[in-house]
Amino acid sequence: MALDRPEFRPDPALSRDAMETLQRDIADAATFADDLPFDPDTVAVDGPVEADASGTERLGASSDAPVIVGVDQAFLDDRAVSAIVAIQDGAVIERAHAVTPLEIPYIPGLLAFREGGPILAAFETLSVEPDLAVFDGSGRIHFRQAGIATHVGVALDLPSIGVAKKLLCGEPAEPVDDRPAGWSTPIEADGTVEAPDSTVIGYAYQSRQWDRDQSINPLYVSPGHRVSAATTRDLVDALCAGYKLPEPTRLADRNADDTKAALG
DNA sequence: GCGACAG
DNA sequence: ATCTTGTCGC
Repeated sequence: MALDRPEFRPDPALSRDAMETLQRDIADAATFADDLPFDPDTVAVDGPVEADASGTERLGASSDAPVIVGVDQAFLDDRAVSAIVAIQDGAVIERAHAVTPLEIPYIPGLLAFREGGPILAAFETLSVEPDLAVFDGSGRIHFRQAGIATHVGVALDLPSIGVAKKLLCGEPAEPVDDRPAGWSTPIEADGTVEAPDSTVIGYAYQSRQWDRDQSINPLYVSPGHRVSAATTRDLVDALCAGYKLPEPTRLADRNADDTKAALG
């Protein structure tokens, strides 16, 4: 897949100031409103997309339904294993991965400079054209409104959303503990975010919950590029098939783990 | 100075 | 993210 805007590539050699400046440029170039090539209301994943269940996997896009890709990574020593899994109509249509040397350590707020390059390398090996990418991490929920989902989404001019398991910054409008499945509340910009206070930068979304006793933490979802916060939440809701994480993410997660295991 | 901090 | 056994519950 083509890299449409190389000037936005997350170069790990940049100084910290240059990284932060680039993130502000990325946020300016990002669209936090719906501009999708498909109707989000038609997206639905009935049940878990099986690994390699006979008959469910076919190669290549074969309908007008949106192609949605999940992106995730695993790590092995100083190498990143970036994995992408594409689904369409509830079936896997392509898997891709790239093994790349890691240049810099993880720094909160600068994740895209560690993992963005490896992810772009994996995208370059993908033959199908995605309509939406689901990232493991934040999008607009970020100090400079340019989390990894936004950064890669803008660099590829691809609609994207971020799904994080922990909140990086911002403030939930209501307490998030012990909420029922389907519940959500806005994540608003606070003093740690470069946006007007109370700007809705994402949602805490309870994708799954136990009936009693133990409790599951919500997901923190946010727009990456070309999608609004509310639609991001609705898309994640539609993509979760009975598990805490959306199906594209679970598939990419397994692809990354399998690839890592095969490397030894 | 102190605390907080995606993967 | 990663290192890892047992264990609780449907």
